[in-house]
Amino acid sequence: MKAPHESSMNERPDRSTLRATYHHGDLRQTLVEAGLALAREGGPQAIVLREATRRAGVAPNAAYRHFANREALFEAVRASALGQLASAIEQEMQSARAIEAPQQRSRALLAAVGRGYLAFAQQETGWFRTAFASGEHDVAVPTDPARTAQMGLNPFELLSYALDAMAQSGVLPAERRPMAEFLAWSTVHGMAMLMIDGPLRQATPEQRAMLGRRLLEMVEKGI
Amino acid sequence: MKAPHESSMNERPDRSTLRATYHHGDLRQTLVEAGLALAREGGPQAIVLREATRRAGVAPNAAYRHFANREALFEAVRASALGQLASAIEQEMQSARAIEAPQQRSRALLAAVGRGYLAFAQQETGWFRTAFASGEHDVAVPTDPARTAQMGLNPFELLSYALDAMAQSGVLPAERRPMAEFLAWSTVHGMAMLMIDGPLRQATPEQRAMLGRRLLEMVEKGI
DNA sequence: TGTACATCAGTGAACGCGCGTTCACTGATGTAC
DNA sequence: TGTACATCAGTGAACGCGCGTTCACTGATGTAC
Repeated sequence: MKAPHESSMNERPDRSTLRATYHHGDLRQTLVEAGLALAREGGPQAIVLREATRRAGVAPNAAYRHFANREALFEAVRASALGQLASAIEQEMQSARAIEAPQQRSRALLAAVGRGYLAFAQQETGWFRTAFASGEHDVAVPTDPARTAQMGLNPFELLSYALDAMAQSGVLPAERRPMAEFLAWSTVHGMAMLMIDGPLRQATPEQRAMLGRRLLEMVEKGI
Repeated sequence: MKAPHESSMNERPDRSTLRATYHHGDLRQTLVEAGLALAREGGPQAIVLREATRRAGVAPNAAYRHFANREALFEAVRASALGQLASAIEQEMQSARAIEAPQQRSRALLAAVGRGYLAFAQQETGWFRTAFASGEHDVAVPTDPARTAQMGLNPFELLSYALDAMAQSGVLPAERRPMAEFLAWSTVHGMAMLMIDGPLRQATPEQRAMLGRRLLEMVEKGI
């Protein structure tokens, strides 16, 4: 009656019965997904190669057919977590995109980026932490050569997009446009951190919502 | 020719010769200082109980006379790292304290808090990370019952002090004073994170300085 | 269409590592009388 | 002032743990002829 994992719900995946073929099919992707699940629960620290292979129902060393080492798996998971954040933001931006008046529209876009960012940090803390875990690689910035075309925009690019719209509509003076993403990003990233790790952990949802609004107000006014 | 630590400069502390007495004297404090040194180089992850005892020239289990477990040592080190940050900020505030004109003075105080915070994050990254490591305990907030009188103000209290001065001098409208620390803190904390972990790692010192100034400008204007 | 064979993607067993922690101990210290 | 003894603060050895990673292997797949 010993549980192979921490969750007694999951039975140990029996290789011979659970998997039809000796070859897995798409182990690489499966491992990334397992890592993503681990990160979701436990953040970057929880991305453990052996555990990922366990969840994939595969021997530990099988991972080395697809990743050079633990770090490579980690980076793949991180990129994926960052993609999740981007999706969350994009979804939040949908309604703002429909607005006709350019000034109002661009302001709404920026606010949507901020809201999406803060909501994601609170709802998907593990992924959020993973996306920004300090490691070898940087968080995706303007033109990351590796991706560009294949996937959607990264969070940074979405923010840039909103700020460009503000500059074009005249809400943001042209001379203030350069580097503005770093000001806006700092603000919202800092509040996210205070909410998940800092003193704002104890704040009520109402307080958080209020602070989020005031913060975005401040950015709009002061950027 | 095997080095007992990673640094070949440090010889293994020989207990019988290096220490005069069998009893250490102040092992608790020594362990905290060793932990602080580890954290300074490697951040929270580097606070390893066994390594701290090694540096103190003491058996690993000796630590258990002074700390319940690794976590307790960790928290002591963290509190100390937070104290380092507070000192750095306080020092930065010194010159502002001398200013006569209340409005100018209060603005200078807030700016000093921000500058001190950002400078510390960049110069003492390991300690900064340690101070804000996610763990059981929260970063020191308004009235932490454990301390109050014994030590100086914590970073949060220093920020509050500056904002109070701004409110009293009329620079900050009274209705905007409540919760203002969280807006200011978010901003500066976020930029610190972007500088040490995020895309601003590659920024030049000049760019960083400029961004810091613009950020503080934004806070002053928009808070 | 059938077969030989290279390549691919897994397995099974084992490794060394350093960690936190526990146990039974002993030398040093300080206090009561 | 001297001594007995409880208490304190260390020692030494060992533990189990789970990790990442390496090795020699084997079953499955796909391609050339």
